[in-house]
Amino acid sequence: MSKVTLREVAAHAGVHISTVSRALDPERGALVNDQTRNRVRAAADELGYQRNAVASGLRRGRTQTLGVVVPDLGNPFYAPFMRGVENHLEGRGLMALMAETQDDHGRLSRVLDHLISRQADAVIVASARSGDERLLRKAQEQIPLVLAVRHLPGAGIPAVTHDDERGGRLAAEHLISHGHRRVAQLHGPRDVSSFRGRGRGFVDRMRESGITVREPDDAAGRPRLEEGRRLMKQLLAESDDLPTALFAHNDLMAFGALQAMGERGLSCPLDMAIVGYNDTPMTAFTDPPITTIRLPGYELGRMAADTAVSVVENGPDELKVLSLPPELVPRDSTLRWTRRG
Amino acid sequence: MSKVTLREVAAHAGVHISTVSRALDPERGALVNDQTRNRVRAAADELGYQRNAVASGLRRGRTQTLGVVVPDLGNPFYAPFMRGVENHLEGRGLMALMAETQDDHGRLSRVLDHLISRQADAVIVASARSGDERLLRKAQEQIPLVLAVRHLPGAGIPAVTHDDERGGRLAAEHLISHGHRRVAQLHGPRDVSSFRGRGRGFVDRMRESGITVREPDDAAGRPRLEEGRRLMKQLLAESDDLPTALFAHNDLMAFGALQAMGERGLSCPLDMAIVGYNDTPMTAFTDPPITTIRLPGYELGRMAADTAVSVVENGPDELKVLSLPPELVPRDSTLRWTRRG
DNA sequence: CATCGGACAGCAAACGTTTGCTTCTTTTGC
DNA sequence: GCAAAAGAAGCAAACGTTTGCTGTCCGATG
Repeated sequence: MSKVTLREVAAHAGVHISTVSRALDPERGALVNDQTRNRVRAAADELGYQRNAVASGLRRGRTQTLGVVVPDLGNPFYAPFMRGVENHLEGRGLMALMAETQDDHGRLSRVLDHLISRQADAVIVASARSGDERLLRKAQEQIPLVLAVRHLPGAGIPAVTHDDERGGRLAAEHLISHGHRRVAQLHGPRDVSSFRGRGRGFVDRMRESGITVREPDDAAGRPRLEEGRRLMKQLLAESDDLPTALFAHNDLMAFGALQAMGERGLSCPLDMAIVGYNDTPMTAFTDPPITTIRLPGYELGRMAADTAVSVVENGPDELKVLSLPPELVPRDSTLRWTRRG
Repeated sequence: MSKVTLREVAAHAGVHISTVSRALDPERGALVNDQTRNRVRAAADELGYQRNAVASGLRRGRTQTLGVVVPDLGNPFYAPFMRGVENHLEGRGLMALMAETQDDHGRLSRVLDHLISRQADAVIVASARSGDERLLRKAQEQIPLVLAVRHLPGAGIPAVTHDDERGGRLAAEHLISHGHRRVAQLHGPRDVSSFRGRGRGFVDRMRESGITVREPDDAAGRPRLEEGRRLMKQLLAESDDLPTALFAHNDLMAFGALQAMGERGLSCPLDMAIVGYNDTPMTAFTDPPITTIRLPGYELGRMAADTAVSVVENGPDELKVLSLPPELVPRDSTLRWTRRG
């Protein structure tokens, strides 16, 4: 735990500490003579000097740290997202302070306080829900924010998102073109823009074909496997005249729905086709593999990080809002269905 | 972005900044008169003061930040692990700086440098592989380390792990008791203690029953789904006299194996039973559900965080090494198998 | 009544960098 | 050959907290 600071390096190289500071900073290395710079660098290497980023952050007002807030680390969708963020930061000497909110308002609030107090240079919030507007706007006065994945329209915060409405329409079109006329959806919590978008797109497209979408209650709390199972059971309980296809607002709920069908002795896709959302890796390996809408997590992470970095460097942009397109990935959970009766 | 510092609060409350510092610190709040303390707190609230953790960290030499290094954010096992860490830190005002190594030595090295430079109070390393010893020992001179999940025996670093050897034996016993006599295993990379332990336990127990374990090559690189599929294909290619049961060193590889069987038109468990490792949530929902060894991720995370905190507070303990027990979770991938021919 | 000690709050020096300014030396241009 | 400019390195003041020490006031004690 020996502390090697600029002082030690300076003494060892026989120069002033400010010279060391400059010599070791690639940006301002030019300010010092080549010869001395080499001498200083050699001394630093020899002593094993490592810059104290805390002191540097205090003085510079930049910590080279980005906060990343996600709703659920257990949701496999966020792994590529975070990897996208990290990979983008990697080469720039930045690092991510990650936190999970578990979709809890209080937790979000505490997490933001932490990040502000730790002087993160910016925060990527991938866990915004409606109801968070006030909190986020207040946070934004202290620290630059970038929304990712989920949008919060009208909050005046730059965002890197995805066209959920279009995704919902894609799902609807796919089902319609395969001959489905009785459909249902498992709706994620409505305080999340993504789910609202998916629901809206799906219902609208269905309505255009004169089809009414049936819905059990919305997911209460977090839209995970267990919740999908519960909702699907509820849907199956109203058993007369079951729909022939189901749109689940994420893959986790689709898995749950699949399980509920299994428990009832129903077969997917013969009794009911299923479309999920996110293209979680696992969807390719369930029985049957699940048709899903691909949400480009890695790219979203990368672009969110890029936006955040640019906001830090160039100040708040003209409220940039990016939106990546969805893509349908057809698999057996819809392809093997054929109309009966 | 207004800066409210101790100075502003002090001016507003009409006291000296050191008094404010004390009044706002729960630990030393007693040093200031109740009345003034309330006045100061009111002033702080009114101005929306938030302590600058960077300045505090510099002065105190404690950043209230813990580094957490995992190999793969995409491996669902690490979600509960990280949640365990976070939940333990939550109430203590600590926060996790997370990073992913993707099982790359260079990346680990860079990540550690970052964490040291950022003056993390300690680092939890869940991504240790043999070959990392030197690197980790050197890092340990600068920052307290705690190994988690994977052990590095002899490196002299406290660790919170799990009895992988016992887990391997459990898998073996389960298969033996169900009548299997021809078995194989998909071995994870041998530079990871966990996989070596699992392999050893499995092989030893099998040998005790006079059974030889067949193995295709080890997983090259990261033991993920794709790799499991590749190895399983290789195993199936030597098609004469197939084993009746397979032990995959993690669930991801088990999924891949399952897929490879499907592609060959083989059925699990009828043609081959499978045991995985980790009890990843998904194992309950594949077809068939996969028998697996439960590795208590959440608890490991919690205890690793606890150990790290105690190392920070009380100095390096007498090299604590904890090991949690594994547990077999039986599911259809082995239960529905029956001996044929 | 003098003194002691406790309670409270202010003072100022750190923590390790960065950076505007100053100073000194060397080079350049005329 | 001299003034001006450029080049290089040192000086010292920040950044916002924390904390050992000092000083002041007051009530209690002998």
